[in-house]
Amino acid sequence: MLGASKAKAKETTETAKETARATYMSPLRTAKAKGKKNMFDINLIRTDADKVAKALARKGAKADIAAVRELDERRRAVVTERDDMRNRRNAVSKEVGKIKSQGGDAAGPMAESKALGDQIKEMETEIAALDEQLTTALLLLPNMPADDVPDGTGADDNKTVRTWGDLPQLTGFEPQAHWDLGEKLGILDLARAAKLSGSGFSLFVGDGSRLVRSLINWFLDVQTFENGYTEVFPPALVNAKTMTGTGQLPKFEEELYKLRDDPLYLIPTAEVPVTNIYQDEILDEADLPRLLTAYTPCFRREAGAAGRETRGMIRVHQFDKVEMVKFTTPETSGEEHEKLTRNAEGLLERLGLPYRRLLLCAGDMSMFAAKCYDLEVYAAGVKRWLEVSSCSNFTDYQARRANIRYRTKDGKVRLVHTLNGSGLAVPRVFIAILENNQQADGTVRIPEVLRPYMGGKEFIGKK
RNA sequence: GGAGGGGUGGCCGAGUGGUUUAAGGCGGCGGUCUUGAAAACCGCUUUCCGGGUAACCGGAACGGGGGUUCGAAUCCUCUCCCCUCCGCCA
Repeated sequence: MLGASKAKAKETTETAKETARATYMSPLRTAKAKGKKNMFDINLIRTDADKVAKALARKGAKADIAAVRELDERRRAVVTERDDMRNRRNAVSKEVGKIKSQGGDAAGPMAESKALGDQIKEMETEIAALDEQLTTALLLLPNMPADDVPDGTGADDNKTVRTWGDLPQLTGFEPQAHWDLGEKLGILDLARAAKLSGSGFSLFVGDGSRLVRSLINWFLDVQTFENGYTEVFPPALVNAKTMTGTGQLPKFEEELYKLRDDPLYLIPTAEVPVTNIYQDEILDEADLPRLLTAYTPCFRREAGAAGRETRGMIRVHQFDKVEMVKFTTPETSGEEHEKLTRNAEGLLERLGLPYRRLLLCAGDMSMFAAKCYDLEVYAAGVKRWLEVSSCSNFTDYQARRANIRYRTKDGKVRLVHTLNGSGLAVPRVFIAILENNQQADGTVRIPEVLRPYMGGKEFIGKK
């Protein structure tokens, strides 16, 4: 009796453990995902092609929606016919089995089944070709801009929706650019970086290196301890499927560094591996919103920007960044987008860096975003506004491509919304700190929040 | 890098060519019983594509691709991932 109940109790405990683990692990279960056209919402094209065409036109995309519709209709017709034939073949094959098990002659139905099989194979070849065309067409369609995104074709049409801080008053001396300051202080060695790798790379030295590390650590500490994000540390090399999930492939391959001997790419941002963590999975609504943050190095060929901003560290091929990523329900993504943007702004405010928030116009947004705010910080040496964060709501665009869904409380399966934003990109923040906090004697005042990370130092360059 | 073993539903686990429309168990949901609960018993339990206002109907999926066959979870082939051992290595 005692033994039995003990055994039972143990069993219950084991079961409870299993259940607990299953619940904890549930976001990591992989759903079956194959052969689907999860690129652009084909249903929207079927039901409201005009709306789609107008929205995409706002983004300046040349998209032949009519051609997509035609492909889709042909595909559906062939699929229906193929399924009917499979249905018949299944019945005939079953008949063959029945006849044979009774020792009869099944030559007739076998021949019919064979003929059906040949026709099915033909149709499948056609379907595969149609699928490929449709997939390619859909993968190249951009996301639709949200309704509150202004019209426009370029940076001039973006709207400044917020500014914070006063531009630094550097009186009595001519403010230097970071490349001069950094070199004189011995914390930035761009010449040797060029020797190692070419132009567009950086070499931080001493307090410069420590400042980079401090920024990364402080960003992560704020995101995790104060803003509720869970820190992850993902791979910097990912495969083509992952790059396709967030949208970098197939359209922007020339922007990516690709390995020669393995089918892998260097990530241009942590957004890629972090968003794809839940690729092909179904999350629970109770786990949303899911907030992740990650530090990674970022690698960009900047092929389209060759020759631009070649001086200094404004545009480089490799840089460090802390990224925020959110997975939300469709109902909350708008509100989470505002919060995420505020998370990034909070960092700039505490660093004392003046910034402005731009609402990007439809034509200036990235291909995948539905709505995007850029945060630009003012740098007194180069006398320019530098983009340090881009906070985007991708609605269900990436979720569809990466097949990231969630189960609602009443059991329905829907696509999540994904969002992300830098929090923050290191080099341009580094630039702004150097240029804005420079003193007449060439030293640089370290923002108070970073001092605990800088060994308590108040200035870079003071003995 | 070499050798071997393995990948089946939310989980565990049967299944080596045709009543598998994937056994059985666990978990979960609903119900019966009960003052309530537990137990017991009964039922349900995935995702995708196509059709339909819907109920529902048809098709697909046993890591992935290709093949053999009238018919494939099952046979062949390539590939990915996991485990064990050996080698190498931060």
